[in-house]
Amino acid sequence: MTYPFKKIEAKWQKKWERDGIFHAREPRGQGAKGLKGGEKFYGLIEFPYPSGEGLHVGHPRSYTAIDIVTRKKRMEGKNVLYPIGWDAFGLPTENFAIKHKVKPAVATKKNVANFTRQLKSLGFGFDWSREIDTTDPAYYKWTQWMFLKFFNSYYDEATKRARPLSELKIPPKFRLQGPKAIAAYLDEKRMAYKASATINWCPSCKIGLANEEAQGGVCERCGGKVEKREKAQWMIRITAYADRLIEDLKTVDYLDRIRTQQINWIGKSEGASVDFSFVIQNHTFSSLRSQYTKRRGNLVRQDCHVVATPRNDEKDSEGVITVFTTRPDTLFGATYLVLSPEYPLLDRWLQDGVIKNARNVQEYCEGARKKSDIERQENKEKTGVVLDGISAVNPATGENIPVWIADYVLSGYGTGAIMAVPAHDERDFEFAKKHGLPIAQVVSSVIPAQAGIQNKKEIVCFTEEGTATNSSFLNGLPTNEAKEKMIAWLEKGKKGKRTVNFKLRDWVFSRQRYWGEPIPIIFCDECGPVAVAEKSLPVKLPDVRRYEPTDTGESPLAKISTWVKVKCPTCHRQAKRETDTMPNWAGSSWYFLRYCDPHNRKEFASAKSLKYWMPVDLYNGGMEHTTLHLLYSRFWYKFLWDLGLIPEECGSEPYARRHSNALILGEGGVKMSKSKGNVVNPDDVVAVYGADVFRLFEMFIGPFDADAPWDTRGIEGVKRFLEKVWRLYSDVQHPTFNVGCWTSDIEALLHRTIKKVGDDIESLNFNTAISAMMILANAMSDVGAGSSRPDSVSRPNRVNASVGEGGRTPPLHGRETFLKLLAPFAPHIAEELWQKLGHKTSIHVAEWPSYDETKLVADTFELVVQVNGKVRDRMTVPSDISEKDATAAALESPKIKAALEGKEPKKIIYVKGRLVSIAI
RNA sequence: GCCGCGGUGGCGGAAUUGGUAGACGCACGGGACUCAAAAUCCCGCGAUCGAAAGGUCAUGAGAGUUCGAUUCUCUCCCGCGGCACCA
Repeated sequence: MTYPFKKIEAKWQKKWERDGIFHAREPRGQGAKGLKGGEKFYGLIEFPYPSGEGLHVGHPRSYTAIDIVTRKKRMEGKNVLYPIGWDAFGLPTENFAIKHKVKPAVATKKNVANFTRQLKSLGFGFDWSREIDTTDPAYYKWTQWMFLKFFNSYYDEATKRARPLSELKIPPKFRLQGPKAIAAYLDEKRMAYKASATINWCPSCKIGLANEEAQGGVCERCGGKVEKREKAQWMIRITAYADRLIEDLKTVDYLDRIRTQQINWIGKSEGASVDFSFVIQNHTFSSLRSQYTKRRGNLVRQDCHVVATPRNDEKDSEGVITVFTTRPDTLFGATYLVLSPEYPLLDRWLQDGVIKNARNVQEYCEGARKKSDIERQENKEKTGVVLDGISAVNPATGENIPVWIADYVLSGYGTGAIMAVPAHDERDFEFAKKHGLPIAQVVSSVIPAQAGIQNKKEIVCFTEEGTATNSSFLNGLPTNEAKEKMIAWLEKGKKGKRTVNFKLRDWVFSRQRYWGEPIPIIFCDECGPVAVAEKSLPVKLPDVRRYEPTDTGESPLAKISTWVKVKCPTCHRQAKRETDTMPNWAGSSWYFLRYCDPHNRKEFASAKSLKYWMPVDLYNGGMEHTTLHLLYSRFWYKFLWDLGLIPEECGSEPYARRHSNALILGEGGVKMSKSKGNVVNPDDVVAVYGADVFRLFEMFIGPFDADAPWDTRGIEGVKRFLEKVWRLYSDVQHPTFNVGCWTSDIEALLHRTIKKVGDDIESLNFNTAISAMMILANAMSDVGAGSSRPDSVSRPNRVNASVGEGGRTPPLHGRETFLKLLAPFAPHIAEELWQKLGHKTSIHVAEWPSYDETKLVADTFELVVQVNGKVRDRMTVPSDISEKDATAAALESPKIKAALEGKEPKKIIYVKGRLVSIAI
């Protein structure tokens, strides 16, 4: 018998929508029918990008999960907000529009309609009255408004908060220099600023990509190779928040691996910057080499005499090369420096002709510049070239050391220069071996007296195969202490200072594309970049004939001269609009705020609604967003919060709890993709099995945070489960609905299932929750069936067919309770059966069942008896058996007696409710 | 290379966090019902020895702690994901 899901599902979806049972109540909470406390619960899923391909079976995994959680919260009396919207700006739609010759706005509308139909067919309890769309001018007006906040703010290092630019004190020297100098000073400080940046350039998309978007050296969108290119870009100063983005992770409940990923992405490293004085002199690299002799094919110093007094004040000193190192304690082993090919001083040296092998150096730099960052990083060969004519002085040993350039040193991180310690760094070691550079292991060091550390023996210099271990370098001190001593010494002698570096870079915020929010800036020859007046927002996207970016890489908007030409808001002279647009991460960085108050025309959201709804109680999405989107939106939120645009009491983090789900793979465990032809369309599944089966299967398929392969046969299992439930409830005469037929065993099972399902929903273990419901359903259908299912209730006893003791029959309505447990998972069938039982209101606003602690335990349990750790007997005993009785019973068992072989037990261990373990 | 996660039947996966390994489901085998099929119901289903009772071996490999280890510790192997000449 197949239950008529087609009829049922459409019917209830319509009814729920008409009754608005999934609408979140306004903050006041008055008149909220059926609400117990009015306590809120904000469940959030990553709003989808409405692509032309429609919904993928991966989408509903997240949506169903949070749907289940929010439905339970609603039944518990919470005022639930579970909103939905569209993250619709961006390249896929633009590329689709170009290909199919439709306007992006039209394509988006169509895609949204399709997604809406699909999502509604799955019966999610979204509050559709709060639907938002990032491409709606009423929405992106506020995205632009926020951009202007970035533009008009600076980061106040003293208070560690962003503040309005109007509060920035301008140093007198700039004021004296006049308005231009003041403007320049302000531009330096802005949170959104324009800078010429080495960007990742995708030649096929004709678009600049953030580093984060160009992972693997290929364009995230088109898969093409990424090149390097200089371009003036809008940047947002996310780096100002690096520390707080790490620190505040302590205040939120994120999965450990998400937290770790965030921290690693930001990449804080503490160390020191060290100044190496460099010397322009006649000795060449070969003359430096002559200090060393060859041993075992490596160049080593044989007699290592340490000079305690650094020589950077000597007369041949020409200047300073600053390096950053996380291991200042290895400074004694620094035997050469390596500069990036972009190192600023290089050009000057080449011009001055002080480099003797200038031609080699120039060639090398040109080669390196042609390569993209990615290619340079992929290059496993440690290429490099020496700067003949330049040498540097190791400030700790006073030695002259050679200076090299190599493209494995990146200009964008640290100072663009490193000190190489080949004995203690594997990359440096490889490089040194390849180029015949000296390797000095720091075993114990002579520390300059100023460091306040007693002198020990000289550095022992030698080299063996491989690098040295990370032992301590300074007089046997632990690494951290050694680092501290070294930093203290460096700072005292003004040779360097404590420095913190981050991997995180500022956010490249411009795109030279059409389908994004226009950046609301006007360029005036007189006034420079000027913000569009707030009252003129939104700056709407104009209609364009062609969406292809221009060959020059400018946005298609640049071609619309009527749109580009505007009056300067400040001086009213002729000026030009910014034609770049924002990345599609802009709109998704704050959408969860808009959900709180989506129809507000005066503010992006009222303080009152934000105070009520924020922070998000549970946010779930894909693993692929655990670095980028999560980081950007946390940053964006903190910025608004700093400015007081989000009430203080909301807290400094937008998401109280973040969870990420894994992928649904194709059959056989490979990733679903169009090219492999193994993509499963939810529509097809719903047509054959219905939404409830689909939802249940997506949750039963495996642990929520583990990849799971789609399995068309596996889906039959959950289908059978629902059909069994349907059959059971169709038979009102079934003994399970006769209170007298319930034993205390099945009653205990009912209570255990209530607990299990509730707990599992909270911890997002949906697969085991469903398994528990299956067990209960099996037991219920077995009631009165005589013999069946020995294992379904409590091991080892089957549901005892005998009637429970008089008066102890369940006061709880098992049939109602089961449906309530099922309701969040399979809402349609649960509602249908609920109403068949005679209920007039929806099961989804019925009260979530509670369990009785005292009934969680069955009357008896199976006592396991082990001898030397091996199970030798099992016996059914009363639940409240005493240790003494249990042990006695165990020792009396013939099987145990046999296993003991007449020996005396050395030790008897009793685990309450479980086992007796006898050691002989 | 670094970081993170994982490795349990033919398959997806359970295991109360140190206490009966394999719940639940799929697949498979046998049976009942049926003229037959489907559906449903019942029984079986890690390997191995055994007619059976029962025994032995089993959670990637190897050691260790323990009365007892899938769970804790160490070493190693393999897979997946993320990041990367980040100094």
